[in-house]
Amino acid sequence: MLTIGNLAKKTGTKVQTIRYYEQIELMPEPGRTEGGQRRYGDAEIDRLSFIRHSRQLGFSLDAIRELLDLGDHPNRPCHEADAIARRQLKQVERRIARLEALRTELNRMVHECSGGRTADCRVLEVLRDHAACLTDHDGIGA
Amino acid sequence: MLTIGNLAKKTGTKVQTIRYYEQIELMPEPGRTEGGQRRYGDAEIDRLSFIRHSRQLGFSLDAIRELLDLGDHPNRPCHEADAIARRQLKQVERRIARLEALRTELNRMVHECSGGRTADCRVLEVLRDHAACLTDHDGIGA
DNA sequence: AGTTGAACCTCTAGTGGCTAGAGGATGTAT
DNA sequence: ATACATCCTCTAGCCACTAGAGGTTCAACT
Repeated sequence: MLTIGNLAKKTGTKVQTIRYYEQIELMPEPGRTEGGQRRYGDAEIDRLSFIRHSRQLGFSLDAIRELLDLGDHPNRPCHEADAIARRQLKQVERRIARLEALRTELNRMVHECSGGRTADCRVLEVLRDHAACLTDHDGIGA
Repeated sequence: MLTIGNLAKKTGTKVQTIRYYEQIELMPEPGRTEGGQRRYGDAEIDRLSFIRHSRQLGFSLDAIRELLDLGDHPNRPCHEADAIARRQLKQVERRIARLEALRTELNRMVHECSGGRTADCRVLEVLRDHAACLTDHDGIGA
């Protein structure tokens, strides 16, 4: 039986985050000691590891909820899990493409910086320059 | 003189976002009509464009505040602006590296999915499998 | 058995960067 | 004069945590 702190260490999670997951019902309410402290078993380690690993792969908590639910029904067809993963992959690919465009622009900016006064600064100039603007208006999240 | 709605259209910003920028003092308080509606001039278009463009390049609002401040002092040396841009470039590069690792894992996951029952699903298996876990605990933001 | 002190508890509020909606006032075109 | 799109303020919500106040419990050591 693990304390919340030890569960946190084992899974690379913060203690508060575990309590937060309990609050939003992503983790179940664990058993408690007489004094009211949480105690965890192996099932909880597995579940939390699954959650953390999924988070590291960029899945949203909602997607993880779905995936956990699928895992609880071993006889259902798995194309839903596959679809969730494919959606995630698409999102990651879009983010990469976006960031690569940013990298190109930022690279140009810093390489053209003359090191003079701010009045002549390429960095500020590029930022100011409307014409050099990326043409879409999706923001950085996309 | 532009209404807030027209400024929004011109710069690809939402109306609420402009008011939010005013609230956090990133945009100055504009003039008002008799009736209390905001009216904007060219200086505001430029400033907001600068902000939006910087956001698209992934700069935080705090970084943008610094950049705007630098732009207001044309005789100062520009290495600060350069440093901010370089920091941003580093961050973008780190994010790209991270996302590329995710892409690899997700790709493996979806390509190994057999299309059978969830009990045999590679997607869920990989997520469950502790050993296959990315070894660092930085989360997706890093 | 008593004492220390780290780790636990609940609760509230804050982060970034917006976004949404209620409920009402204004501006402009007809 | 009237319609109605747009504007106003204010509050609350989103995601996924994170931080801190103020108090309690547990385990180890004397």
